[in-house]
Amino acid sequence: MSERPASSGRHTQRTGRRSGESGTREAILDAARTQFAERGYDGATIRGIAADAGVDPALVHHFYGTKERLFVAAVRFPVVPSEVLARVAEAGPEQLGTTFVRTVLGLWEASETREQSLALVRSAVTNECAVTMLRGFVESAIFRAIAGVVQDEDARFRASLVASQLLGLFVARMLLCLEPIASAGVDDVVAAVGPTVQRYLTGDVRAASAAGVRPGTRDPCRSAGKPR
Amino acid sequence: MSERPASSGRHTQRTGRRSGESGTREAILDAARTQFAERGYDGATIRGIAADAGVDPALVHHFYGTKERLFVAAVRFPVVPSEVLARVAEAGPEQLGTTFVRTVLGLWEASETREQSLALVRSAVTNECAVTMLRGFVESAIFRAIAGVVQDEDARFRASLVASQLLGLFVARMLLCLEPIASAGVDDVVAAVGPTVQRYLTGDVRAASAAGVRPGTRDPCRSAGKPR
DNA sequence: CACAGAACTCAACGCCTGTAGAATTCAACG
DNA sequence: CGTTGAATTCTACAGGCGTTGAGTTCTGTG
Repeated sequence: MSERPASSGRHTQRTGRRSGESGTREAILDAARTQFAERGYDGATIRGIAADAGVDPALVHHFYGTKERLFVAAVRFPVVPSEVLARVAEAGPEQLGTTFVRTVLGLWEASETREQSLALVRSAVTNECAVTMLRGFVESAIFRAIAGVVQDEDARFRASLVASQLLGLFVARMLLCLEPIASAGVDDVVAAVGPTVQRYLTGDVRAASAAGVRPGTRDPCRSAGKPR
Repeated sequence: MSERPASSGRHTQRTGRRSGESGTREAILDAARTQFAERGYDGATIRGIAADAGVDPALVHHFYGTKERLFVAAVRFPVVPSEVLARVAEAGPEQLGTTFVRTVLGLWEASETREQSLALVRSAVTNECAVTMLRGFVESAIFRAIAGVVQDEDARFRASLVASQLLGLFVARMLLCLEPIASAGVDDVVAAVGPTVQRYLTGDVRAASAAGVRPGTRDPCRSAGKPR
């Protein structure tokens, strides 16, 4: 019955398998990374990703199953912690902070890790599953990176302080484009923020009155609502 | 023709105006604030907001026109800058940082300002219009708050550094619930972060090699995609 | 009391979403 | 050459979205 719709001429990608290796799988993954980075999990659509990859939406579903699985496949783990750890470790104890900041800024310049980070942060703000991923990543990456150089009893607290400053830097620079820090050169940012991280890692960060950790004085923040 | 559907018994809110003052306008605004705070602009739905307010979706539209206008009405301006300014100004020059942090943490505990801040941040991450609102707010609020005490040529740079640390604190504590900083008491956070803000405001934040501002060494971050 | 307007709901439109099943084309192996 | 299976598209479903217009009930003013 193969009655071709002979009228509609231009490059009608007809149904069926293509010849040769198409690399479609990776094209979809790339498009997904970009879309998730630009719009976040909820904002990105399978149809949009498929269009970017020059492919039918159903193919995305065929390869990756659900949107959630596609997301996980696209962002994976933005950083190899051991790599960061190595660079930080070879710095002198006085250069810990500046080295840390410089390394992280470098990761945000490289396109793949930048897109993965953007996707993770943009999604985590409204998507509970992405929150878990980002939290797990920040905890393990930063905590592991500093574990070699700080064995305080306050190590976890220090790690979360570092995380808060770096997260804020990311949001201000990459998401909000808050001037002038968004356009500042790497050296300027390192000079300004490095000492902060240095102090969080090795300085005095405890209230004078309190020595130990006292958890649970705040009600934990509520979840971001039910999944939609 | 008024043939009532007499069968369906339970509390059928019948059509038409209610008696007395219903306070529906404010109920909608409250529900909107909560929904925007929990799910962000795109995640919140007019239908959901209407349901929370016990009202028909069309009424929301009747009062506020479009979703965008409802958002603007719901978040308005989370903080009166002069109020912050006053509290910061009456602190000694040595307590600038800790006072600042303590004041901001207080704002995040109060339910109304917390919800407005959450709504703004959750929305700004994927919505271009909310980005503009948040950026404008951060710039004007923080810059104005420190304008009285810092007249550096670096004042704007200092302001954006403070903003980055406070934004990061907000994200870590309120959005990601990153432990242990998410559950830490106010005093602990103030002791840890206060000195950072103090240094950003009054300390040395410039690279040794560079004196003036050198803008534009980075490509500005791209927009979050076209509005959908 | 009549009448304009505000508050309020119902039902529906058009659009977009994630997902599913069936059909078609190609590659690889026997 | 025939068969099996992967790659790819088409078509469609069911549901949610923002928004609209018409209809109903109440309030306030003259």
